[in-house]
Amino acid sequence: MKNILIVLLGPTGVGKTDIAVGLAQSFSTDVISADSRQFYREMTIGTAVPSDEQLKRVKHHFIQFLSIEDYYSASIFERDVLALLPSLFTKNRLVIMAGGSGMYIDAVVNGIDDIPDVDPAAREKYNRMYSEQGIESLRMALKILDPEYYSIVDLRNHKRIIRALEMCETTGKQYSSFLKNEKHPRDFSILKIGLNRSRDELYARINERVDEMIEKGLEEEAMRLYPKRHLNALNTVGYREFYDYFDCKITLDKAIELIKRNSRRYAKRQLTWWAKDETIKWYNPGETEKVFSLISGL
RNA sequence: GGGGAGAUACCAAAGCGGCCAACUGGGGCAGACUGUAAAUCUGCUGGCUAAUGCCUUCGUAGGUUCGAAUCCUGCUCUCCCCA
Repeated sequence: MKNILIVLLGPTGVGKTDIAVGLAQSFSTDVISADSRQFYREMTIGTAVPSDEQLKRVKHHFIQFLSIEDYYSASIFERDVLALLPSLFTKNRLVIMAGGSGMYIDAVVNGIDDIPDVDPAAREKYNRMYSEQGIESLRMALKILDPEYYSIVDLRNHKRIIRALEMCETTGKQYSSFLKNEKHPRDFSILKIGLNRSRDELYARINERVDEMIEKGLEEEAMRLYPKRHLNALNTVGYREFYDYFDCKITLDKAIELIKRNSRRYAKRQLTWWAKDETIKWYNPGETEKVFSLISGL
């Protein structure tokens, strides 16, 4: 019988955590978190990590194992998860991976092309070019360094252009030459289960959850991390809005309202990411018995 | 009771005779995205249409005009000031 990685995915706030814990417990297996912000140990309330009680009941991996100062990526995640899985599969042929970071999940499921790590100096160089000279100079540089990628990128998205430029700079090759889009074979099966609910319901849950985070002390958590606000990990819904409040750019009520709105938008972007993936079997969190019986039959 | 201001699409808010299906912002919807991804970026948002286009809109009922969201009159409602 083949080992199976059950991927439980869905937009923020649908209720993945509870179901993942329930599944892991009844099939006595572990949970791998595929949530790019729950990786950081300094962020707890705003990222809605599983509760202490849930963490005690089920062994979780990749929860709060990094510092916000650390560099991490979907590619490293792929490598780390693949390195961990064999030992988990010796204990149980079913392992659950739950989370909402589409790109990280895809890296584990399909693999991601092998591209060298960026030279921080190159990244710095193009970030500076962007802030000092604007996007047009980035475009011109890309047109020269990698005309092929230039013809397919979204030329209005500076992050895309910078990524290509920094890779051209650090490798001396065209960024597009690394993009092979090859699917990496896996020696285990994968079952993707998507969780979703009606938009109204999802949004109402998100709004409520933000209020709960505020009650639990999100403002204080954000305040504690304020000195580090320039770090990428803190360019996150629930934190960045507080920084505008601390900087007196917006009121507290406005910050809370924006956290809710940005969380809703994030949920929508997640759904867009998965929309064309026909391998996902979608369920409403209210029909967990179906998910249980589906997995029992594996 | 008297005087003044205003009613615009889901909300806010421009427009004040033709270039207006109507600026802009919010909200919403849809999408892109191979290493910073809870990031970054894009389109749409009166109805029908693949598109050209057509149809119904700017409180309401009339009027003026070749032509009105824009001007005039009545009515309804809201707000402010005086009594």
